[in-house]
Amino acid sequence: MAYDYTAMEKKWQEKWIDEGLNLANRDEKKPKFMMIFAYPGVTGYLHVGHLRGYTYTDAICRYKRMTGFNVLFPVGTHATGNGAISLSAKVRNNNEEFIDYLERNGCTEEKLEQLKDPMGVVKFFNEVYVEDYWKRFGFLADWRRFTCTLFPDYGKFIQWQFRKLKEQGLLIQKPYYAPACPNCGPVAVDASETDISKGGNAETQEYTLLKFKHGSEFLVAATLRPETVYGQVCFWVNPEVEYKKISKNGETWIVSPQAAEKLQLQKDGVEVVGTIPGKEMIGWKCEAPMIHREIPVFPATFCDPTVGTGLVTSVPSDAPDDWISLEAVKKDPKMISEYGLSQELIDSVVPISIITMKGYGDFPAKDMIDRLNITQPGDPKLVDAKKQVYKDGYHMGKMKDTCGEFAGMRVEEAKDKMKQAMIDAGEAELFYDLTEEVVCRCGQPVHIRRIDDQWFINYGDQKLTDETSEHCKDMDINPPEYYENVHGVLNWFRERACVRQGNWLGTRFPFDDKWIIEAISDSTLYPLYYTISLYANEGRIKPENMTEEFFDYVVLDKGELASVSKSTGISEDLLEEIRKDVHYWYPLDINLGGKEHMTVHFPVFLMNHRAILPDDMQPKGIIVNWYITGKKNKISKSKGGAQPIPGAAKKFGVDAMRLYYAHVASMFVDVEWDEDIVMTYRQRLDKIMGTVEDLIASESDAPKSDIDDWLLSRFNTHISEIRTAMEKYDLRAMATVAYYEMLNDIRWYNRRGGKNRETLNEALRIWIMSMMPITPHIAEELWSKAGFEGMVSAALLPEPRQISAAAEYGEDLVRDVMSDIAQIRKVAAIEPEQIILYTSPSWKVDVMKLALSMMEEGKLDIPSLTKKCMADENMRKNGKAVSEFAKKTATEFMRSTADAKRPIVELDETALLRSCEEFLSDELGTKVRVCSADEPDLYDPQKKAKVAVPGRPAIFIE
RNA sequence: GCGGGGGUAGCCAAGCCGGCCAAAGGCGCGGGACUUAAGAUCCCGUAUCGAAGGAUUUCAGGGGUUCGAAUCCCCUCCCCCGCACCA
Repeated sequence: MAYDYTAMEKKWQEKWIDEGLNLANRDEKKPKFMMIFAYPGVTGYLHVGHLRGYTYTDAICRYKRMTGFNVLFPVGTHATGNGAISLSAKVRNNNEEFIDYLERNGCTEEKLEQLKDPMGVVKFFNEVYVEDYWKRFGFLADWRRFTCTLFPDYGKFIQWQFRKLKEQGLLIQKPYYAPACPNCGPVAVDASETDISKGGNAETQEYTLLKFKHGSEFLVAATLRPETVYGQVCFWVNPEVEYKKISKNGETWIVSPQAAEKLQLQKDGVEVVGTIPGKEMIGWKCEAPMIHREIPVFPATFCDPTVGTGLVTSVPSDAPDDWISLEAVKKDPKMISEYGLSQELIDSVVPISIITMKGYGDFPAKDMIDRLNITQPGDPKLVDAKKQVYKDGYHMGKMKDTCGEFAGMRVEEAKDKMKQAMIDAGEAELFYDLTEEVVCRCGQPVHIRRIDDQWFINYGDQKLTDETSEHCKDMDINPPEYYENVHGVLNWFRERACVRQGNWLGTRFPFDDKWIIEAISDSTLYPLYYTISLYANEGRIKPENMTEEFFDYVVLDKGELASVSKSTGISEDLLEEIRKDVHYWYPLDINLGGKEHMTVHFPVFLMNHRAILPDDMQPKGIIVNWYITGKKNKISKSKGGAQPIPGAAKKFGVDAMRLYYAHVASMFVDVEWDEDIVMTYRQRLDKIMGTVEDLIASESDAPKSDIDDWLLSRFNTHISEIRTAMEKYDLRAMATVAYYEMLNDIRWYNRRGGKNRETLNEALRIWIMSMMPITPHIAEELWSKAGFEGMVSAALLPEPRQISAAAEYGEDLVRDVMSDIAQIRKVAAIEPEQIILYTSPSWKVDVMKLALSMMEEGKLDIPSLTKKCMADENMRKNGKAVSEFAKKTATEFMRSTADAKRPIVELDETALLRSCEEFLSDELGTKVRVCSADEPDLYDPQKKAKVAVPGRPAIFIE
């Protein structure tokens, strides 16, 4: 049967909204629960993988609602940055690929006009996220509270937050090196190339400038590997470049013209004072820093004047370029004579081995050259060679004995130490440069410029780190691994630049208008703002009312109501209402986010809370969810994974997708998106729909019997399993119960002839409720079909009751007997005429009863049990058999619990199995008779009856 | 290298705070029922051996702790992720 899930979804979503089920209003009489998912950045359309975490949030919130909590589930979006600017630029420029992408996802022609404006982009995607994703998936979020980081009221909140950080002394200013255009100031260098026309992939690199003394001047080389100075054997100068002499702090430096310009942006008082042709320097000897040895200057054309300083110190042991160039020089007599060098001098230059690393010999550079089969300077493979040697050296290398006091250190450590030592000695300085050419939109080259007054949030603050770390111990953080590691992450966090200039959307920095607060920093304390956004969205407060006093009062209880009311222009009543809301909903119970947040968002979320809010407002839980990935880490377009979310919702049904997310794996593993798997979940729901509908439609009724006790007991057991699972937010375990075990139980009930209306009604009520958190639409549909009152989304899950271990045990016994019989038939290959089941002789039950009571008193052991049995006159008649059985029983019982064993002795097996004779005969297609081993004149040709024990009837097949 | 996470039956994936684990559940596969409309539904089976419900060998590999280990400890191998402006 094909169900029209789309229609069903729409119908119920509208009803929920009509009934206001999603609205969260303060209700002091009810416990509250507040949960968010980390809001998404407005970067375009989302794909099916993103819905995973969002779905968890809705399911958990629905469950909490069903267990009596007043739930606040707010949503928002993050639009800070230049994403929207760049998207709108693409539309304005008629970027074909991008517009195609928009249209594929359902964007209409008219909307394109709106998208030409950055804020239009934000507005557009805000709508897409809310309407096409979250509402479409049936989320019961309080839409009234929706906020976006670019809303003016949100900005007020962020400005307040920064004022509080400053009060705490957590905002610090220090120099920072950032890409900037001489005309336009700081620019954003990123792949979207909003500010720039070239070089979006460039990154900023820190070079160490090494000063090589030559007379009263310094040749200045730039290196990425200051730890290799002990391997310096010569120095490279490009003979074709006209170098500049610059004066700096009274010294004279020689660098390339390009470097001279860049240095002026980063160093004070740099002036060009002259020039010197590169070839003039060939043959010089200069004194290398750190090692204080004189090394010769050789010619090399690979010295690019645009990279670093255009001068290079040569460490052939670990730099492939150096190795190959040195080889080349040695074999080039023409060059030697041209520059007036001597073969002797050149031959005296030999590489020095300085770093030992696994997989390499004394000279890693040479090994790599050989491995990649590089034979001469200029080979493009040298780029890879360099990268690989650097990377391996950095991570795996250790300094050799040739490295003075740094011998034995890991490269990672030595690098910083050696760099610092040279800086302290005045032999080195730092310098920043971009990895590739970057050109501003205005056409000017972009270089790294020192910004003296950059603001940082000092996450390195020890007190804050310690306090946050301490608080994390009291939090419910999932998965447990993250609970453990979060301390390490907090510790590792240092200062973070929190504002930037240039073409960005975001909130102005309250202490200096030229700055805009950057993207991570304006998204740390924001869950709190959802408790206030309601009032701003409804127009009851305006951004201009939202002053520092306002937030101080409603959040921190600071200030006098009357004076705050006066200064903010908000009525006292309203201020009180907001203040109470804030304190009712906060702290946040759970912040759920994808694993990418573990090292970025969660730590700053925690630290900002700790820094600004009092103890009783600290967050209580974090859940990290892993990803839905595509094959080869990309959701494949051809398989439809990248199809628009609304399309997937239509194809599979929202509930099937929700169930897929919830059940396909635990939250803490990556899952590969696979449509076929989603389809199996859809089929599972079809099956459940059909089963429930059949039950509802069925006219038949029957009096209650044992099987009814069983079903009700099972379902109540399931309620408690669900509660236990959800304590740990284990949606997967919960789903296994609700969508698999409960269906199986219903089937078994049917199979066993159960038909009682009342039982079925109660079972259905529990079952449908159990499905509500994950598949709310079909649950709602079935709830209404079953004629239950109200909506299941508003129903309360009952506490478990009527659990009957005996009833559950009894059915297990029936199933065990059936499977035993099947097995015997298979192995023995018998075509049976009849099957006789002999239940245990009663004396064995008596032994077990004795054992049980002894166990309950905590006095069970083999000799005591045997003794006690022998005290019974009837039992003594069976002498040996009794003592053997007592031994077995005692051993077995001692390994278990009284509760587990009690049903075995309490169940009247003979009566139960007799009542199943007909059922078993039908199921097995053979006449089944049940006898008690105690019966006189027992028909027992193979003497099977005597092996029967409680819980294990003997089986005779003939 | 440092830090983190893993390796479970054909596949995915539970379990992993020691026994009730030959190991949930799903998928796939085999057989049967229905019956021939179905990406349908329902039963049974799916490590190996077994003419009686059992036995044996399994949870990357090796060793150990224990009456008892997929679960705890040690070693080895392999896979994945992050590494602080970082090559």
